[in-house]
Amino acid sequence: MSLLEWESANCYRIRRRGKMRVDAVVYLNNALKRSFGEEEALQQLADAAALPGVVEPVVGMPDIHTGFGLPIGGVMAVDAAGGVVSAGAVGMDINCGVRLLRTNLEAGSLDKPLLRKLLHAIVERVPTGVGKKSRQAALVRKNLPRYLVEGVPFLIEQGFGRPEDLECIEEGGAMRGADPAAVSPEAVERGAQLSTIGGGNHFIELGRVDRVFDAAAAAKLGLAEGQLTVLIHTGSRGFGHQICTDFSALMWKAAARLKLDIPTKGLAAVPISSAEGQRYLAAMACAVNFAFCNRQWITHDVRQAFSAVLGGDDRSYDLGLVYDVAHNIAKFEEVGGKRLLIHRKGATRALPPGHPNNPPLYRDLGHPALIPGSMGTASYVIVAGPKVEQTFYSVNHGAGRVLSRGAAKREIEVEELKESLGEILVLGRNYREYLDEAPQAYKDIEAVIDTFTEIGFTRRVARLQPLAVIKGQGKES
DNA sequence: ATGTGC
Repeated sequence: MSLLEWESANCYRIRRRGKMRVDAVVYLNNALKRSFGEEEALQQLADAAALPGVVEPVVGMPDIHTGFGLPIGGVMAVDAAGGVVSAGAVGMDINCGVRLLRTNLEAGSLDKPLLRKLLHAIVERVPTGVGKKSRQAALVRKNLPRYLVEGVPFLIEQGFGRPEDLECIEEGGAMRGADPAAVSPEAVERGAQLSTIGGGNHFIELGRVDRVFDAAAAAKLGLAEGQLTVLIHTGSRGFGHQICTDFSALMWKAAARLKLDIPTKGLAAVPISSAEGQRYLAAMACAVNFAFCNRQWITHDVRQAFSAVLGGDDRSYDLGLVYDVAHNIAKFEEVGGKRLLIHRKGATRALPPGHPNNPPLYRDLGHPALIPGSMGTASYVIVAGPKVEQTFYSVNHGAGRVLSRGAAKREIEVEELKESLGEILVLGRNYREYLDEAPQAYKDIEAVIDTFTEIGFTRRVARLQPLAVIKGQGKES
């Protein structure tokens, strides 16, 4: 029997029981609710609701699925003064996020051979796949402490981007409080992975704006129907992974020492005010800045790839930044007059119009949230309205898995994957490597987007249809 | 997600 009780349109409640200190809620529209099978993820929300200092409610996004500790598609806000911080509630890929570039090109003006050339030019510059290091590993190692502390402004100073990029990155591309001394030598070693996309669901995608839903908002974002776009999805690579691993173990021990009642290892947590908590936040900020720098470096490589293939210079095709937003991060924010530490794991911040934390350029509109679908389906650009305060200014981060990676590899055939990709160009060695990323392994992005649209939390702005995709190589199984 | 699992 499900823990979910109907609360209001597209909203279900998990009522406080057992060790839960507060209720949890989950947002699902009727289509998603009918086929919902994520009972384990619901239990993870309930577990999170038992942590000290947690603030009502723990929130599940429409793309929720089981993760390590907090489910992916989970939001856990805690009191900034008396609450705990949990590495597992941010996730392994700290500041995994999405960045969207616009171009001044009509997607229809590029034929398939030209798209293929662009993909090759990009992949020549951007290493893909698990464990891959930067092509400029020596430079990365030399400057790593400055990337970690100063973030994208430093990278741009070094020639990897344009000053105006900064206004279109969450946090201006530099989270404060980063301290490299909080980062283990093992993590520093893996820092050489800066400027690479990685594997799994990470990608670089050339797409086409196939539909504009809100002309005024799209115009503000510089998006128009038929336009070629570039979408980049990656995070902090092995660097952030190592930090999560290190601190999750450290927090578990510290919590035992402090006699905190923590429900599961994945939710290992310590008081924000503790030495361990402060150290995690300082290390996490390093990984946040690492990931912002990663997407910035890749942007630079993409710009160079375009001019290498099409001629002209770095600015000939615009390739300006629409926005860059994280979906695995913990941040201090004020909601409803209370200062909170909001853990978002597989959840995208979406600030409403007029919110002071929007960048000036998007103050009146509210910054866009970028929601990728799967490798064969559309992605969305959306903006939030005032009601999104109920989710601590958070929306979903993607379509959400419906099959685990293992199940997808067992159950989906290569031919089915190929068929669902249709005309989309995919650069990679072997389709077998992407079975766990097949569209069939994901929920219907339309139903996921509908969930918040139907109840007025968000508005669709534009839909991006994939044309050509670079995926990080995975493992055949 | 990940130099990929107890």
